[in-house]
Amino acid sequence: MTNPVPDTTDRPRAGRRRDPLCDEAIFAATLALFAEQGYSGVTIEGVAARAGVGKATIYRRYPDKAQLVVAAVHVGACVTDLLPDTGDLRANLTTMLGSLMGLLRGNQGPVLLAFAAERIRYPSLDEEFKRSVIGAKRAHIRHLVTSAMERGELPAGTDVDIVTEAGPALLWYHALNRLPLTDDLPRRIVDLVVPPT
Amino acid sequence: MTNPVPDTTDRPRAGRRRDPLCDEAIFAATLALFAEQGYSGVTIEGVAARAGVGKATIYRRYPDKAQLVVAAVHVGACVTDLLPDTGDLRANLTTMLGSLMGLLRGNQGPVLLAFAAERIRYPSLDEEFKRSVIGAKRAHIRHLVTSAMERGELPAGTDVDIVTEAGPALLWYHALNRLPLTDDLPRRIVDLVVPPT
Amino acid sequence: MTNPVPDTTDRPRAGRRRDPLCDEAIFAATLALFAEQGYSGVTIEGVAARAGVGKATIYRRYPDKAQLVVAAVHVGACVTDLLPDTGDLRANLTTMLGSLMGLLRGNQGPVLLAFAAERIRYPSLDEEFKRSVIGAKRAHIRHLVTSAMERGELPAGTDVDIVTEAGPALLWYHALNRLPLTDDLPRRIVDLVVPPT
Amino acid sequence: MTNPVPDTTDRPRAGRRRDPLCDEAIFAATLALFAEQGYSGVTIEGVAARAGVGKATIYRRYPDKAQLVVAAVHVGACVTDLLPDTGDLRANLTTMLGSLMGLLRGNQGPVLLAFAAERIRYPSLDEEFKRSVIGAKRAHIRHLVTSAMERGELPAGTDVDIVTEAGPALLWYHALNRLPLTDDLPRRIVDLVVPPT
DNA sequence: ACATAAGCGAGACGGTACGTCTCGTCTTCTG
DNA sequence: CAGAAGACGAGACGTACCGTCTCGCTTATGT
Repeated sequence: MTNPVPDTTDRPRAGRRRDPLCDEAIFAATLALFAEQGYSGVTIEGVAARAGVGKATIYRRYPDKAQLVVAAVHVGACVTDLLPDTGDLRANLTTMLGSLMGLLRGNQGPVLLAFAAERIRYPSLDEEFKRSVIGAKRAHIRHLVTSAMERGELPAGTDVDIVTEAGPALLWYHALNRLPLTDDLPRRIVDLVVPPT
Repeated sequence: MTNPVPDTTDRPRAGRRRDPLCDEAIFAATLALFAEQGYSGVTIEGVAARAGVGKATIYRRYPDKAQLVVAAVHVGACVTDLLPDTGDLRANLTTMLGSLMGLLRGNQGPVLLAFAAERIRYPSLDEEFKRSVIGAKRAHIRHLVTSAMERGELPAGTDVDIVTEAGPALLWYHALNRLPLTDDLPRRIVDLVVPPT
Repeated sequence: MTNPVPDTTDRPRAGRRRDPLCDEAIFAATLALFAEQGYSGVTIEGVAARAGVGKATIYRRYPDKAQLVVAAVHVGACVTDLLPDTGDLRANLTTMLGSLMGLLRGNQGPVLLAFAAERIRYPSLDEEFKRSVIGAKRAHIRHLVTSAMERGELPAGTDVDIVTEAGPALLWYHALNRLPLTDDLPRRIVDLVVPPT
Repeated sequence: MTNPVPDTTDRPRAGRRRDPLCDEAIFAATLALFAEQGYSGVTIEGVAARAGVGKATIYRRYPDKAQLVVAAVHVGACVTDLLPDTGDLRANLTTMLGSLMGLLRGNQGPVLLAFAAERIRYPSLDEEFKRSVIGAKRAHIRHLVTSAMERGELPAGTDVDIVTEAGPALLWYHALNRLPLTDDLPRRIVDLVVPPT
């Protein structure tokens, strides 16, 4: 019953602001459950309980479970920094693959595997996976390969696509099939795609 | 694939026999729902209603929803016959990879992908996947590579594991990431792992 | 996939039968919670837990909480047997009112009161209340009054409606307003409507 | 009725004063919802929306929903002024009952019925009902009856309680059971409790 | 011929999670 | 400060499926 005329009209927002601590707690709980039990193990009620948050606080942010998981996984799967091009393709590739293998072997491993699996069923997860997990890495590797070819490190007719994808493909194949991710794996892969001089 | 819930013995049992029409109806309903609404749209009650069947008739055949879907999807995914070793590694490999790619591109493609996703969370499905989808093919490719090495088609120090896995890894990587499965893909992959003379 | 022709056509019911033990358990739990914590303390989830029953088992029987409570309460509200006309209006009336007061004072009292309240908002409950709680009693009292008037126990011009309703009206008024339902109340009411000779 | 959540002191406080328009809007919205949908249909958020008021503005005035409804209903159910004792019991009683019947038949009828129904379930409503709807009227009727007895209009041994309650009891009984509230009803009731000379 | 033993459609059962709603409290910002 | 807006933790609502369990019936042996 104060001023019935809202006047300014462009006031940014009224009411209490969303609590960033809730965002964090919700993300952390979601990621933990996702890594432990996969997509179907992520439960809104479980997330709420684990995050010490009411269900409405989650639904206020995400319209349903799928979008919550997408958002949370996005946060957890953030790509590591891309390394500079040192001018040595074998070294560059080995480092790149090593860092990807590090992700797959580390804490994020289960999250990434679950992410990679669930995206098959959920198109929105698939898109997110491509954008956040694959996208930048792939472009970077492609760039490494292309410039190496220009430098003459690779023969002229080299199939850039295949060379670019072979590394990630083999690492993911190992991870998904539970084949051992040994320390020498990146080097052995590089030996295949960029034959040692 | 036989029924996961066994008919126990192979001598004629007492009691009424399972109705093959039910198998078909369950199957058709499952695939239809899967195609229309994806994995999460497949509901045991929906399948039962659509197939005109009681829920128990489904559970008598499959222990849970995941295995029902996998079984339905799996029908066409049976491994093709292993081709004989023609003595030409490049030709052998190209044929093998071509047949795998045919599976991934065909009707069974979505089913195989779902299968590949589901196994991450269900160890028993993982086993089944390895046995029926990967197992024989992998051993066969490995055999082709090994004997080619013995024939001198490949250098002595070749990394057999990597060469064996590279083909399937690249094909699955393409399929999982929805990269185009073009007709020349098998040959391009073989060009990478077995450099043309 | 058995016989597609349902033949007999008059089979009474298909499927598993409702478990009478569930009815009882739901019933008992509802009344217990109602007694302990009042209407707003009756919770579907509480009833389910207390009865050792799934929520669906309750919702299969009652469309919502209100109707569950009413149904549970209704059980004991069945009209007592109507007493014979002894030819003494005062005695007859006193007995009738005594039996109604007994209901209002007994275990079923709270249930009857809640029933009487709920019907204000639900026309169907109102009907049911009139039929099962008021109906027969009212007709009987009216009959007692009418025949007493014919016998000359009441003056000729007596207002039958008012005399008939005064008894129940006063008892319900006492009950609804939590006035004491003392043993002599029926007699005092009768003293008002049928002045002692 | 003053505000249940006190303005603390009665000297002019610092800061903005409570807006009386809010009080009115809140009352109006509450009464409308109560009459339309009963107690459980009254929602703080619904009242706030309908009144164009923030929730806090309501909670600043009433500690919880029950007290809001009580206060609002109190306003709507305000007892009419008590009429003076004219020295004629039959006339006095007829007038009193006529005014009560007027309330039950008028705009306030549905509110009063809902009030009378809901108080069964909500003790705080019950108390308020007794205080604001029944209390004063009852005491007044009792006084009329008592002094009439002293004047000799009623026999010495008359049961004051029953005579006092019979009128309201019959009117409420008619209203709750949807029996017709005809113009001659008050007189007929008086004929029962105070036999015409 | 007739018991024995499944399989079948139907659907109730104890659960779990869904997404919604309301409660009463707590900020945040505007007037 | 009051007031509008609305986020917050809590928890019940009524719905939908899960996987299991009767129920009355049908169909096949194996005595």
